[in-house]
Amino acid sequence: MFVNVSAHPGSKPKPLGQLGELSRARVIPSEFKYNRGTEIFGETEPADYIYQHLAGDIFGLENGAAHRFTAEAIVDTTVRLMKRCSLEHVAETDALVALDLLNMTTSNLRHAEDHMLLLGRKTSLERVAAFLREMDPRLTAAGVMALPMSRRDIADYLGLTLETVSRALSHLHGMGILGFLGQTQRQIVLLDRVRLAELDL
Amino acid sequence: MFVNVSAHPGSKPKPLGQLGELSRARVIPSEFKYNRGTEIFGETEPADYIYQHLAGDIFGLENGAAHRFTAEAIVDTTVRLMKRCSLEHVAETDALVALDLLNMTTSNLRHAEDHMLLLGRKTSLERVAAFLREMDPRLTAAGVMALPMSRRDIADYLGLTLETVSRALSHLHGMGILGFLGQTQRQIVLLDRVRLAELDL
DNA sequence: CGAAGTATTGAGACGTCTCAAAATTAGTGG
DNA sequence: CCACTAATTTTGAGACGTCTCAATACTTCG
Repeated sequence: MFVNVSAHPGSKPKPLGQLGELSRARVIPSEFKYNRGTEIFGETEPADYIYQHLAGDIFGLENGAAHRFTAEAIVDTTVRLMKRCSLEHVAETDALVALDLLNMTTSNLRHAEDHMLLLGRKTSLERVAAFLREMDPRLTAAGVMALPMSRRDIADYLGLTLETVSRALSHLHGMGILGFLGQTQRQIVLLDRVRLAELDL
Repeated sequence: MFVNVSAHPGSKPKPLGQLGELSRARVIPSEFKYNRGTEIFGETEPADYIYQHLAGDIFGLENGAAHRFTAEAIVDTTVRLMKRCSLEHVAETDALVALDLLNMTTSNLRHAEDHMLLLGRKTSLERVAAFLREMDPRLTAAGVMALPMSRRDIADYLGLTLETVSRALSHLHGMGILGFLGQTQRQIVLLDRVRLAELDL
């Protein structure tokens, strides 16, 4: 999350993964900061590095030589990046590193499968509800959640238009499931987690 | 492909992968035949095995203990199945086996990412065109393609209804891109591959 | 405060879904 | 091989949901 991986401008962020102990690999993992809105890598660029969030999930790992999507930082974020060839070299000898990569990739696949279900069969309201539930870990103790993405980014992620996302949020507000801080809808207050959960069955 | 992996009845098949040399693993890979319509594994069942098509791609590999989808044989098919725990044991020591699993999983992820794009942004005509192009390897020398799945299965895969799939095929027929053998639309003749390709940009 | 970007809201167009009927195909037993 | 039935597919008409286009409101940042 917080990195937008898309075919063209703006699309689907990546899942959260478990903390991978890639540290076993003796590959110098450089930390790198990206500001909101900057491109981490571009479509068709050589896929020489793989990237890891602080949260632990990886992205940018390809079978082929080139990236197939563009990755853009949604918010200011720090990623670790490792040279792909060196990591592959380590993985060839250290099975635990390879297994670690496998687990993280399986986790990514799992998220993708869930997301396909969402894109194939859910209504706009259900999609937005599912999105908010995915954002749940970002909820502060006060019950306030600052949405990290613009309506457009959310819409791309959910396969909707930004207007439809906006309408869905307004609708959830009207249903008493959501509140807003101030008059804007950037800071969201979760009022009824139970009914929200019911929306994405 | 030819195995339907779904959350409930009927949904998305799996991608084609490269031939994985899992044979390195000294795990007895039993072959098993499934008839059209039979269930290979069920949702929430323990994920004790992983499965491999003759084509080479794997499915049923989970991080958790249970399967999250149902897999059903679309056509009569033979799969190799390996005990997960033994394979994991081998992968822990043999980095090349682990890398092989990683490559196949990355390939699955790649297909899933492409499919998300399709589900998120494409029209019914584009989806059906993309589906036919995915089926292209099944084309016989005579230019005839026997669709392996019912309209319902195609529809579930593409996030559409069976009626919409049927209409799209009729439409492609009307456009002169597709022909039919006999009066039915089970055996398809690809008349204009170029224009079909243009439809899924 | 003004300007640019972002979000909300409305109205109508468009595409897909739903429901229903008819046509075609597949399967079964005589 | 035929007749019959069940299953699948096609086609139609209308309902429904999302998109498109456009105007307004709000926020952010200079």
